Amino acid sequence: MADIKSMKNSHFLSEEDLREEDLRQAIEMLFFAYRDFTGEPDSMLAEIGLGRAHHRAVYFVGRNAGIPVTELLAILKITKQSLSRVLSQLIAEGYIEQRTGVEDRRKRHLHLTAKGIELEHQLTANQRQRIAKAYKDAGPEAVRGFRHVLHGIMDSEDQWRFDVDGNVGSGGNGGGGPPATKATRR
Amino acid sequence: MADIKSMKNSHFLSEEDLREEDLRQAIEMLFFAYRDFTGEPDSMLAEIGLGRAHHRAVYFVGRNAGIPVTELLAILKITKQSLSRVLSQLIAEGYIEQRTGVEDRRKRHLHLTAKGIELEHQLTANQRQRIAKAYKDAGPEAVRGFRHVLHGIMDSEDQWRFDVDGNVGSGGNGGGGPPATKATRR
DNA sequence: GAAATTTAGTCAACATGGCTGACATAAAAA
DNA sequence: TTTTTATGTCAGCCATGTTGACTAAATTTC
Repeated sequence: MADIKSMKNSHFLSEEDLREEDLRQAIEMLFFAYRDFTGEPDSMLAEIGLGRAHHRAVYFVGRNAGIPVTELLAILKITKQSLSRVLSQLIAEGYIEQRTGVEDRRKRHLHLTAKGIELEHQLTANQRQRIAKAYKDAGPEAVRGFRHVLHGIMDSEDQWRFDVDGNVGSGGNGGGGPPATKATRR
Repeated sequence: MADIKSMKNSHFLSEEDLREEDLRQAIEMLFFAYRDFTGEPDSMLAEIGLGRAHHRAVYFVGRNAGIPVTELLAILKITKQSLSRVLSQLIAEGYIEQRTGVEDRRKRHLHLTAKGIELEHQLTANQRQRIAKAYKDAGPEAVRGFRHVLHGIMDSEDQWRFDVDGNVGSGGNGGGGPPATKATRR
């Protein structure tokens, strides 16, 4: 191409500009959707003195019973100190319990208590309802598109968690476990 | 090691469970996509001593040149005190300038400076690229589905900002301005 | 068996960005 | 003239991210 990246700020309306408008709308829709998606659970959490970070921990422990701390860290991508603070609270207040690993006794495997399961359910009830409504209104073809695009937006590092080419509901992780990459921590 | 997608409490696989699994996958995909979507701009901002809140302000001022503070508050849904802190910094550091309204001289209309435009462009470059890649990989039909579902996830209060039935790129707000609802503040 | 690595926890200090409450000011609207 | 609106400011609190430094236990490696 002749004009490689130089003409970025030109004024004429072209396919370029159309694309730019599309991309900005995507940015904005993500912002509005995520803002509202997290709003209601955040309010509930505030009432019991917890925050969004607690929600995340409870959610992923619920989805991955027995997950060790290191794996949870890789999902959340926060420091162990940040997670530790949140986990300590959740354990102290009886939402999560730790069980020392049998094979490797350094590992703490995390599990929701009955109280934790109840909290998780209450918190995500709103979110599940919101998604269900959106899915229903948009229809199955749109849902496939939604999943396909979201899959493309996330870092490839976590894409293996979702099966996007097959149909919705195929189990999420048909391909097996995570790739054998070492996480980079400092 | 515990395999991540263990059986949980799945006693019976029915349509109910299939739906539940779909909804949870949506929740998780939103989490991963948004986490990675905001990660790179956050890093850039950290280097110049700003945060995500500054990015949001700069972004929406860029998209709505001359927007008064109250309108920006309605978009961000944060308190004026929180926004004020962020705006003051951005003004002090020359990214944004205020112009007193001519019709209503209480209003401060916000504009990006050249410096602000440059910052906005650098910050969203990553995000636009990320979306562009995902859009291209998924195809136009998937993009329509993506937009349709995201539109359904956000509160109806802000849905008017996007035209989701028409084609992508139709200008975003064909229907006119915001509905005549009074914002509820405390 | 000794040394290195992995997993996890802890303490301290700091920044960002939400929040509330209280109060001030100027201008428009009633 | 009074009230409402738009905006700003100060002060303090909380949740959640960060770094750095250190401890401890268990596993793995040499």
